[in-house]
Amino acid sequence: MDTTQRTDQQRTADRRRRELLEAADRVVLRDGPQASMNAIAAEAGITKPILYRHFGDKGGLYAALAKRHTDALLDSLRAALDAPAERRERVESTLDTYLAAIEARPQVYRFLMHPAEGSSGSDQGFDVGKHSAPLLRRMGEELAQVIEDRLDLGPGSQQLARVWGHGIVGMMHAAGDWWLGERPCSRAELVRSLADLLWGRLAAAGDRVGGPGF
Amino acid sequence: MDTTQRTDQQRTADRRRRELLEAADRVVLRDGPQASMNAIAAEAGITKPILYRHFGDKGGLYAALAKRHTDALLDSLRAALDAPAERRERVESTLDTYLAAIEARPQVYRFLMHPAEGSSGSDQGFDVGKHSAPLLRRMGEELAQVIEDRLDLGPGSQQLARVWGHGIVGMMHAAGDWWLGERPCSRAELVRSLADLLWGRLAAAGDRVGGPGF
DNA sequence: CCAGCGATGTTACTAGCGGTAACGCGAGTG
DNA sequence: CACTCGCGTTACCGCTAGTAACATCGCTGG
Repeated sequence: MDTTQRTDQQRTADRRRRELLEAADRVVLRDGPQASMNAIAAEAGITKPILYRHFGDKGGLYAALAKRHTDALLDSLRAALDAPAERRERVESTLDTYLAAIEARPQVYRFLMHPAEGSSGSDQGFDVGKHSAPLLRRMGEELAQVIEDRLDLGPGSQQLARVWGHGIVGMMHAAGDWWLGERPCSRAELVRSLADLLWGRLAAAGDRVGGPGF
Repeated sequence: MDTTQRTDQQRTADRRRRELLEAADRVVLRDGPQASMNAIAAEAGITKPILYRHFGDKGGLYAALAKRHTDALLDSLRAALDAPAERRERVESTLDTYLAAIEARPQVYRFLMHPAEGSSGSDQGFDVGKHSAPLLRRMGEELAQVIEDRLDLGPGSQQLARVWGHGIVGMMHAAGDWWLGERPCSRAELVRSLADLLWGRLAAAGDRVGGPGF
């Protein structure tokens, strides 16, 4: 019947959608997370209502846009995480992959982490965490899965793995954010320091009791 | 001359300022981080221009407001961090203090973490990290200081301490954010799991090679 | 051949935001 | 009495997200 028709329409619609997303990408890359719908529409050579017809509202566009980058980054991370190597090497490689990504395109990274938390002010309850980057959540969950699959953690392993997944991702994120702003050392050094932290050097370090002047 | 007069004026101005901040506090507690200047002015029983005369712009008000809470939270954390106890106990106590704080007042916590990154769109360069919570930065720096003062980390200790400070704070933050949203376990369990992570259980865990079905 | 319909696109608008200019007003001072 | 000065207001600007209403093209059916 009209299935061929509909698929045709859908195909062109999808192409438009992809074009719009690419335009939005360019604008975000240029203007950062506060890119306006007007600017995106202008970049795409059209006007606002079309954007709204395609994506519903700003949150929809941002979600679609974020999904692409998030998926791409997660693919890279999975590759590093699943490599056939020693655990420490895998961890360092994963950290380095993430840091290299945020170093290469900080604007995109900023957008992913702070996707214009607007949404709708209706639900102002205890929804802490809805915003603040679905990317972090997804990375945390994926890492948790890998940890649980690969490591033998004894009883309560699932819960422990999830805590660790989110915790490690947060560590990586915060350290990366700070490092990107101050650049106090090379990427390799940062990776090494973080891996050292995860490897328990904090607990193993000796107390400093006889410090000079103290 | 007019010194006494000016101090008098300054005193009343400071009182007004405090009143306004308390009103803003109430609104933020009710509406979350997207509290509008109009709403805050209305809560204080005045109108917008007065707010602007006192705080310059929205960023100024938010900064003043954030400073109060940040200082308060940092004081609690310092107390837990500097307690005369075993290192593990201190770490757990600090984690618990932080988590208890965000659990008690999630709206305030959200405000501190995402202080309406607007500012002015002028400087759209590579300023990643300017936003995204000065609170996290301050906590990271303070923790770094404590780590460096208390622990003997050998050469490169300062840099290592800073990486760890920011990394641990990020771990705590992300895990807390996730936990607050899903409540998958008790606070005490979360604290224990995070401390275990910092104590190197990740590195010490055995590989899971003979899993059932795999 | 032409009526109609649906998708694509436009202009023009609303509501609300941050921020500001211009004015009103009461208190103290020469 | 006039004059200034700080507190407070109303009324506005420019911007944003989001929408309603209108125009237009291409395609299908009688």
